[in-house]
Parts: sequence; C-alpha cells; structure tokens
Amino acid sequence: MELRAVRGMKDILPPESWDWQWLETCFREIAERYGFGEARTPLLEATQLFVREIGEGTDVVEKEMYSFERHSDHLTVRPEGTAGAARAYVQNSVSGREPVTRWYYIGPMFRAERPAKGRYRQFHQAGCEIYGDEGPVCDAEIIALCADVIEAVGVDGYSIHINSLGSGDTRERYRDALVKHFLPLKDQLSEESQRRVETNPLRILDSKSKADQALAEDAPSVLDILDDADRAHFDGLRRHLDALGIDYIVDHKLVRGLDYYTRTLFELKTTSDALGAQSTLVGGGRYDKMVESLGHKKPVPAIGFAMGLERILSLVQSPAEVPKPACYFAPMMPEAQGLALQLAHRLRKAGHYCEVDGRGLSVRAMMRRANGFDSRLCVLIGEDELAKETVTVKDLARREQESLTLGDDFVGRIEAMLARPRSEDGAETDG
RNA sequence: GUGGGUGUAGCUCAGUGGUAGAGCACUGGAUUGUGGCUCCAGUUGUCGGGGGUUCAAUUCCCCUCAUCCACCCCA
Repeated sequence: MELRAVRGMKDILPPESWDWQWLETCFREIAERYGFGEARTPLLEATQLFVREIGEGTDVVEKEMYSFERHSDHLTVRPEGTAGAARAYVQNSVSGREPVTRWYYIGPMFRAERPAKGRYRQFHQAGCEIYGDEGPVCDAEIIALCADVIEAVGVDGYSIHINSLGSGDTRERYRDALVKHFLPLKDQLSEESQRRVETNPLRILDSKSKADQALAEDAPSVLDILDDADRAHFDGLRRHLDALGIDYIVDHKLVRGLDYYTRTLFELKTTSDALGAQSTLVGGGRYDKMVESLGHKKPVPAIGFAMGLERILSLVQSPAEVPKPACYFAPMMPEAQGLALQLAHRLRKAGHYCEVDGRGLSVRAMMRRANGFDSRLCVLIGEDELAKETVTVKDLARREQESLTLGDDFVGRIEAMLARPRSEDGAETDG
C-alpha cells in the first residue's frame, strides 16, 4: 500500500466513530446547559492571526504549524480554536449585538509535532469561549463545565489546577523576578532550561527535570506579586469554586505555552498514568487582551478552554453501542432480492433499521450474519414464499417464525413482532 | 528535532540460517431453505522495502520507510 494516511493522522471509523459521537453529544449537551451555542469557524486562517495571538516565540507557532502560501495569501491550518473564534467575534461585530457571548466548538486541530501517546498531528478539541464577562463568576462556571464533562463521560481520577498570571504588567514583573531568581542558578539548571532563563523563564516552572523542579521550589510565586484587582479576581474565583464544592489545587507553577493568557489559568489533569506524559485533558484561561489586539475598538474580556478528545476517549469506556437492525432480509435466490429491497424500504420509511443481504450466499451464511448483527428479526424469502406471496419472518430472540402476507399491514405486523418480549416469559423486552 | 521498541495471513500473535504456523474471522458442509454451541473441510502471505554476508536470509548486518513510546511541546 503506497498511499497511506499522513503521519500522525488517523482514521476514525465505525465502531470507534460511535464513541466519538457519544463524547461529542455529552459535550454539546452540557455546554448548551451553560448557554453556549456552536460556532463553526474555518479550518484555514491567515497565518498572521496565529503568529500574533499565540505568540511568535511559542513552539506552536515556531515549528508546529501547517502553513503554506496560496497565491499571495499566507494561510495556516488552525493549530487551536481560540484565535479563530476571537477573529470571528470581532469580524462579525458580535459585541454590538449582545453584551455577553458564549460559544463552543468541536473539531480538528493541526500541529506538526512528533506523534506520541495521546498526541496526534490532526487531533480534536472541544472548547468554549465567553466574551464580554470579566468574571470571576464565569471563570468558575467555565471550570465547573469542564468538570461536569469530565465526570459525565466517566474519567476516573482527575485534578483541577488553577493559577493567575495577573494582568497589566504583572507578567513582565513576574518574568523579571524569575530571571533574578534563576540567573544565579543558571549552571545548575538543565540544558533546556538554561536557554529558557532568557527566552521564557515561566516555562522553567513546569520543567520535568528533577533539578529544575528543585530549583523552582523556591522561586517567587506569581501570586505574591498580583496587584489588588488581580488578587480580588483570583480570590473571587476561589470563593465561587468553594461554593460549588469543586476541589482544586492552587499551583503557582502552572504556566501555559500560549502567550495570550491573562489572569485565570487552569488545567484538568488525569491522575491515572494511562496517558504517559500527556496528562493534561483540559487547558484554559482568560485572555482579556486578545479581542482588542485583533483591532476591536474596545477591549472585551474573554475566557475559554479546550479539551483534548483523543485523550479523554482513551481514558473512558464509551457506553455507545453499535445499532442493531430491527430486521435482516435474507433473500435465498436472486429473484427474491427485489422484494427484499422493497420491503426493507417500507420499513426504513417507517423508521426502522434494516439490513438487506444481497450477496447471494447460503441461507446458513446469511443467518449467521443476521445473528452477528444481533438483528431482532430475519426475513427469509425463497421459492415457496414468492409463489405464495408471503415471507417467512423469524424472530431470532424468541427462536420462532411465522409466515406473513404482503398486504398493507406488513409494516404493522412487523412492528407488532418487534414489540413482543424477547422471550416467552416476558422478562426482557426489546429496548 | 533527539533517543529507544516493534514491523510475519484481514485481525491478534508464535516461529526458524534450509523459501512458514496457531487462534480469531471468512466461505462451504454435517442440517437438499434456517442463527447463536459443536464438529469437519477450505481460502489468504512479495515474513515492511532496499542492499550486504552466506551454498542458502523471514532469521545475521547496514540503510530506509512505517508505527509505537520517551524527551521536547501541548489538549
């Protein structure tokens, strides 16, 4: 086979796709309870949108984007959903129509990373964004929503981590404080982090290197240099989470790789080690500057998150079941195939799932397959049936069969059979 | 981008320096037109690709590709 899926991209096929639909439905239902409506934005955006909003120095922009030039347009297949949603919010003048906007999205994102467990080059995120509410009530709602989804789909153990990056010049002041802390220790840091001292000292905080972690223990906390307003905001968030009974961990070392975050920052991580290094299931935070930076005339506060659907699916057991046919048609000779097709058509119009076996195999093989589908009924049509203008309908659950005429009441007769208990004693009924 | 593991039938995997096996699945039959259990029979492989060593390579060596995992980064 010479034509394969592109590296890091995989096909989602039945029966796995049933699990995906289930997860997406869980997410939609919960998001809609919180007042979110779906925003479907293009997969392709101007490269500049991501360069400016995610940040020029970030790994995502620097080396992971699928970018190309088409005529004179510089385009990028979206590596995340927030920037595109914010662009749509500004472009469509949504702030003029409503004071607060709540959008959710579900879809593929693209990053050219080296594939690993729970990480693909085309991966899928579901996320929410709120524009026009500076919180912290909606910050708490957003985190509650994430927890609701994670719990609804049955993730076993998870923890919620929160932090605040402050606003205004807090980030810069904190950065300076970190440089002051790490610079004298530079030669004790890992090779990777030695470079970060100058470029991105925040990232040293979540380094996996043991040495870095030890040195980060005594690093100044961003929470100590928040100004009064930022502190009040963060305390407000904590109060609301407490009121909701949501457990969380304040982690001043929580930082994120995208530059656009301000104030509230949070992650939901699995406590199982099933995902290896990819333990973050949900990441989000506030990005109060983005809308304005996109050219909107006034600042609009915003908060959002994205959850990694592959990661969540790999942790949960989907209850999704492959649909079972009501009726499996097994024409025993070519002349009976047309009738089978017509009868199936009538049942399908009436809302029933039917299978028609047109392979011309032995009755045994067709029955086996009907059984493999766990079909409730199997309709056999052969020479006798054609001659008498009837069909033989076998109830595979009750192990009995009868002959049905093909009058107007055919659909009704089949429905009556479907409505019977699966066994004589009536204990179980066909859901 | 760096490091490691794996690549044998449709699937899951055994195996050997002398050109390959099991289970599952599939098809036929035991039941001339009737399923889930059982039994019998049968189909399928360029042993990832290329090169080298050898009388002989699926097996040993090198390269390459794919894949998985770790680092990095992120959801």
